[in-house]
Amino acid sequence: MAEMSRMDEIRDKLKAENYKLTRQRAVVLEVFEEHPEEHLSVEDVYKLLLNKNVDIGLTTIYRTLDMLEKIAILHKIDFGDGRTRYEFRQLQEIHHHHHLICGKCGAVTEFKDTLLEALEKSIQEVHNFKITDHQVKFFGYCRECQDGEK
Amino acid sequence: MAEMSRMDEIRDKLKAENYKLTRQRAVVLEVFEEHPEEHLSVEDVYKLLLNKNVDIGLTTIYRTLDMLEKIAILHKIDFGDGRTRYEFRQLQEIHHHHHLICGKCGAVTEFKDTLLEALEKSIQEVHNFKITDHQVKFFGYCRECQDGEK
DNA sequence: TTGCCTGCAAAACATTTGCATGGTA
DNA sequence: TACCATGCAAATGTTTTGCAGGCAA
Repeated sequence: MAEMSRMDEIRDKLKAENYKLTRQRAVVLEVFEEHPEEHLSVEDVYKLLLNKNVDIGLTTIYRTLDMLEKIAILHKIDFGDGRTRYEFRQLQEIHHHHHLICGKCGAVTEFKDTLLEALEKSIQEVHNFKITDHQVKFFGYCRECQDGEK
Repeated sequence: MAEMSRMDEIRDKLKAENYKLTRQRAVVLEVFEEHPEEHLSVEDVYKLLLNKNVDIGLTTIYRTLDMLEKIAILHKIDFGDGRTRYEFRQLQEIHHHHHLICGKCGAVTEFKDTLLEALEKSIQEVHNFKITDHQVKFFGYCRECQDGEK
């Protein structure tokens, strides 16, 4: 059977949810494809598009990211820096990818983990709470910043 | 030896950090003492004080909570609802207390856990990242909301 | 063609800052 | 008394909303 590219999947998902694939939506998605390891804010996306000489309204980006999050294409993250950030939602590994945030240089490192699964299972049982998503962030000092650490 | 009340500890901590215990700071702390299980926003504190006929400026609350967080009396939390929230920082169990956030009714349940310690240890070793704090949030549906869940 | 999309301008919020006044230690 | 703390007003920065015109299907 033929492989489906992520873009094809997204196209289908939009159609399934009755959203049009407009020029603006396409270029926003393109930006995320071109910056796979980053956590982009609305402003980031806006500037990256300006750099590509793409004309788009800030408001449209707000609305687009919001919509893409609703239909589970993007994932919303908040590092406590006053703006909302987004990243592609990996279809398989939604639950295995967390962030290490350095309090000095601000670097964000990702790490994968499976330990949390046991914790989730226990929460569902003990608290009878049906988990659909989670957010795990560790704050501290990265390797490079540990010498001059406060 | 004599037991020390939390308020005494706080008084000492303020003194140690060269902060004055003003009327405003006292009443803000009082509000947190009177609402031990809650996660109060600046606005929450403001309204609770109004209810008690205490006159205080919003700005002062912003500054007070900020200061109390800096000296580790309060803990800052963010449930993604657009405002920063605070809770008392339990001296002993900083690292064993997380939140379950219901996506339907918004209820926030707390739970304790020790599993994360193993994860932290492994992160420190594998990534050479020195953890000072972490934030763990689980989103989903609470017991009561699981029937009408979307 | 039609109804969703877009983008501007303005509004809405949460939070921060400047500055003169007030109060604690 | 000496500073730190307060509170008002204004500024800031992000996000939302109203509305007229545009565009994908």
